[in-house]
Amino acid sequence: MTYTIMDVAKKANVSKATVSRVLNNQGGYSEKTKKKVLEVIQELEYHPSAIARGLTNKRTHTIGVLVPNLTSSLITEFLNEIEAVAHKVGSSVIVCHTESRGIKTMKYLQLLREKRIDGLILAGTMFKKEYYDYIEKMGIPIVLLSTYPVHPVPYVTASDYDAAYTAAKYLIQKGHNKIGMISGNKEEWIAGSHLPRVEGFKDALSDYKISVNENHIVYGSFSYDDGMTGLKHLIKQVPDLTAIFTENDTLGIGVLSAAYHLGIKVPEDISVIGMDNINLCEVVTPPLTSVSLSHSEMAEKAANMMFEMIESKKVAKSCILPHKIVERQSVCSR
Amino acid sequence: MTYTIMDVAKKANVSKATVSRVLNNQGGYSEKTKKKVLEVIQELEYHPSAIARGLTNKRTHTIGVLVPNLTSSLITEFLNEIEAVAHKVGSSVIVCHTESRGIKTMKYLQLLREKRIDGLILAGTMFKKEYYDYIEKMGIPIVLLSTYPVHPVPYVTASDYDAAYTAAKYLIQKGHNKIGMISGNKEEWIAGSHLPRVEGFKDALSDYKISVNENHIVYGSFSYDDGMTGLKHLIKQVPDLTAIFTENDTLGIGVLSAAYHLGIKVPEDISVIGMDNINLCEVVTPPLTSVSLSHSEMAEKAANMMFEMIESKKVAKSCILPHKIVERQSVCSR
DNA sequence: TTGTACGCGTTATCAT
DNA sequence: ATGATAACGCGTACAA
Repeated sequence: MTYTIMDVAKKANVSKATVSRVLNNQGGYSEKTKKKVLEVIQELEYHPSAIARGLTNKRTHTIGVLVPNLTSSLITEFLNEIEAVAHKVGSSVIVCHTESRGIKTMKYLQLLREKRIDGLILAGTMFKKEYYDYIEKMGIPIVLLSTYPVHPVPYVTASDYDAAYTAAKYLIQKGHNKIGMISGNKEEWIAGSHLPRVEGFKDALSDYKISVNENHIVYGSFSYDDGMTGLKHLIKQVPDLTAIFTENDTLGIGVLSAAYHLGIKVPEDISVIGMDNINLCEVVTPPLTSVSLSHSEMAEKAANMMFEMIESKKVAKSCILPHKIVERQSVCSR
Repeated sequence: MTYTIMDVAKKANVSKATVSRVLNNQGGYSEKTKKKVLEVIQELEYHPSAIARGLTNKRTHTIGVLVPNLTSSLITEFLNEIEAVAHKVGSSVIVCHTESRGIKTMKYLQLLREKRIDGLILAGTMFKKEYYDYIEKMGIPIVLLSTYPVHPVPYVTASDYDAAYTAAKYLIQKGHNKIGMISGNKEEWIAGSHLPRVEGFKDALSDYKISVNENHIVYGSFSYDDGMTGLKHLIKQVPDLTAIFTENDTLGIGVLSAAYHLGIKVPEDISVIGMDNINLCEVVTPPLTSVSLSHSEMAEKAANMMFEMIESKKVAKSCILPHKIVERQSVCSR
């Protein structure tokens, strides 16, 4: 049995208005009635309905988080942080797995709109105009997390360009000059869109007068397998290759695995540096050197921004977080 | 601007009842008015409020999923499947990260109760009496996913006991007779509760007349680190050890990593078999042999059970899914 | 086929 | 300090 505020009111011999006041600590009642009301609440195990409350309040204390997958440790790291912040402020999060598919994303946006969520975080997704327009109409705050801000909304991210530049520069300074890259943005590459990590990589190489052309770059998706096939393609295309920068750690770990099977020694034969610094880096053999983009801080920051925006109804200021190289044992000097 | 059903009704020159009927395909209106209403809905971009609807319907089309963490690939696999099923039936899922802490769990249960969720899935959590009692009172369907059913509610799981037995038997049949185990249930072990995987392991060994005592088993938590320290302890306690069964793959991967650092060859010096068959098994070096518990099937099944229960208002029948060994390269014969 | 009126469980605004 | 009452947005039994 689930009781209503009216049940409590009757049993406590007060009006439901008074019960509501006690419930929300609004004052305007005697200590005695407060005590009585609380007693009855205890006795009846009364639990106010967030649904009814949401109807009048126009606040559901629920946010949506759109993610392209639920298996990458990067995304789950995001989810982890966002959930923590949300729970701290008494909100809950609805996970929306878009599978990077526009249709499913739009369907989710519609669902979230009907559910009257307070705000929305887009994590690691492509931010299509279609989404932007729709969210604009929803009239709720949105924050982009590690998502390229092609439309004017608050975001928190790292500079992919800078981080890739740093990674390439690191390899160069270790004495490498035949360097390949494995990128994960096949579709976007085909679509000819802007690929910051690829750009950063290329620019670093040309800034240091090292030859680089499209042969040095392999485009795939983001999985281990792509890392594995990526390595095979790369050593074919660039025979005297000594180092590889992979767009993310998953690809890098795939490279490690393929190298093992091919009898290629890392880092003696080929050095590998990844990006994102996921937990796994420490565990694989050899431990993977990686560029850390402080993802957990990003996610926490994004979540906090979200709730500030909900609270204040002002748009927050975007920010770009720093990155740093975490040295392990997959890179050596030449 | 967000319109209400009344706005639509006025603009279409009908009553809101009619709009509601059209909205829910209930029939009882002319084609002409249907068309008119749909036009206005389009024009106004009207989106019905799931909140208001939930108030009368007593259905929120939202379920809660309680998980002990968000980083293990096992749990995110669960989440992945559950989300997929939920989305298919038009529901959304609220993720509740309990951190295995009773207080946070209870707080979440209260939150979910106020949000009037339709049902609850407990995944990979310990199912305390406190939770059971509370959920009982909530009066909503619950399904246990890979959670030991210490209280009478529907569940779907694998037989941990059998799977552990199979793993140990596999090692024995490969000729091993000095076998250790690394368990992850430190607290539960201390609490003296039932540990099916440990039991299965022990029973297999004694059934095959192989000596086993508490020295052969190391208890820790579920992290890589525990796997690493576990190996160190084990080789100290059982000097002529030739094989290890780890309660899950994460621990197994930790063992692999520690072995690498200690100069122990896997599988030549020590064979390792894990459990859960997570994706990583294929990627680590050497690829980890593991007992697959068909987790994704479990999660899908659990989710389907959940929505059937919500629909039918009957309790579903529990089920235990089969397991199988996935052979890779971390175990060799003696 | 369509409309009226009430209920769902809260909060907020007046009164008292 | 407390109560009555009107929203909030939707579904629905009942009436027309």
